Amino acid sequence: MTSFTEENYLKIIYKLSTETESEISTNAVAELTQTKAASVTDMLRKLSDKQLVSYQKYQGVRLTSQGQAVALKVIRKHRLWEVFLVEKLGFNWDEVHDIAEQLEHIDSEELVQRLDEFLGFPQFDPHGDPIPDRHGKMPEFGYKNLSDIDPNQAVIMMGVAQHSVSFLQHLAKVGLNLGVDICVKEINDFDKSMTIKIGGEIDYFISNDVAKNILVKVY
Amino acid sequence: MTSFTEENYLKIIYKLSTETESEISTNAVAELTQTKAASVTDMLRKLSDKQLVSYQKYQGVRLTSQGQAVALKVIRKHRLWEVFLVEKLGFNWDEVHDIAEQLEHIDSEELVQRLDEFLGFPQFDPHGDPIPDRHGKMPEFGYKNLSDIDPNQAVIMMGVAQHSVSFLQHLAKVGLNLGVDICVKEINDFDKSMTIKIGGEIDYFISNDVAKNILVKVY
DNA sequence: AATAAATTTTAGACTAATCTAAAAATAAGT
DNA sequence: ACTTATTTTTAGATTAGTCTAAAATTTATT
Repeated sequence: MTSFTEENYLKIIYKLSTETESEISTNAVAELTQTKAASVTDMLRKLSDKQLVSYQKYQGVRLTSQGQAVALKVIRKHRLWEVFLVEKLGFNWDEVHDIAEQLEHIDSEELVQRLDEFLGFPQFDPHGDPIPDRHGKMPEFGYKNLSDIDPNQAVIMMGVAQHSVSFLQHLAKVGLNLGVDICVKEINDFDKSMTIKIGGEIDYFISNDVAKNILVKVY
Repeated sequence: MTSFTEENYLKIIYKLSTETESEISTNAVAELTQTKAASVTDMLRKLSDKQLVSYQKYQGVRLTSQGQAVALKVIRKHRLWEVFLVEKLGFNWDEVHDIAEQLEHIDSEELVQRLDEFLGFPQFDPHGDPIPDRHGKMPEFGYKNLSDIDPNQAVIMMGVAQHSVSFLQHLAKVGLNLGVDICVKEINDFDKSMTIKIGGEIDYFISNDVAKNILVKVY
């Protein structure tokens, strides 16, 4: 059995793994778990004993396939519950993270299966993140970062790569919601900031920091 | 803040309080929490410090109004989630207890409110137990135990007073489901066992132990 | 009312998850 | 390559919840 806490560590190590090829550092984990490096070291040894991570002192950590399977189950639950909260209970997509953070640890295979079915087997959560199926397989999708789109290319916004409340609220204020049409007008060479047209309406100026975190589909 | 564990103790003390007027004993709590008496003593002191129970050494325990409020919130969540699992996800009523036992500790007032609304503000859970409203008030209902019904009286089954899987499965086997018509044919004087007709069909013999745990409405 | 039985509490110990402070190892900067 | 800085690990302590075994209290029985 994996505890609530162990699941959180695995989830976070998984998240960090998707952002880098190399080993995950103790400090990186400590930052995301909101704990101290010393606590992380202890937990890594424990997870290593349970064969959920491979870990060598001072050399960082990686998920084993077993550990990844656990992480993906937690992520699956998190994202399915987010769909439920938004689609069925009418929450906004920037309100659901903390609640899903709790619900993701509810332990019942049967529940997850039925919830998935009840929601119509969604492929993506309200933030556009892919939902692994019950075998841990992510749906295929060819989304790009808005920052990689060429000028005069028209795209549809399909997701975000960052989930902080402040970022999501910023998007809402500007009118950048899932599904909107975006057309890149101009890219500034020196800082990669861009001017975009949203839904054929007005021109907006957005920084590269923002553009990097917006996922779009070319059509 | 009340922890997962504290909430379980409060819920159990509440349950015991509804079954007796007097103080609740340490042993009674230990049995239901699946812990030892020594552990209960520790927890009672802790809950007492937090003003959630009134407790005097060796004299048993009672909920304070604060403690009762917490217990009722947990029970409200438990029963709402049970409705969700049965009505929306299609679980049987004898499968939902363990899952609801986990879901009842999810912490979000907003979530409970929206769930309640999504379910159409149900007054009773799938076992016929009343669901407290957001202020902790139980819906009024005048159900009686089947064991208190006179011969030749026709009633409708509205709930059960016991939730063990074996009991619920026994009921299912006999055909005693929520909503069925029951008519008491005969009561045996010496052991209070009774013969009943279910849905106008066949005569069944049931013990007083079973009859005591079936809630019915006279019409 | 005195003693036996049952219940409850205390004392001391254990596990999981965390912390701080100090030591060890690795990485970086001249 | 040597010293400094950063990162990571160890050592020892803390908190919540639990346990066992022994002591204290209450309840029951003769």
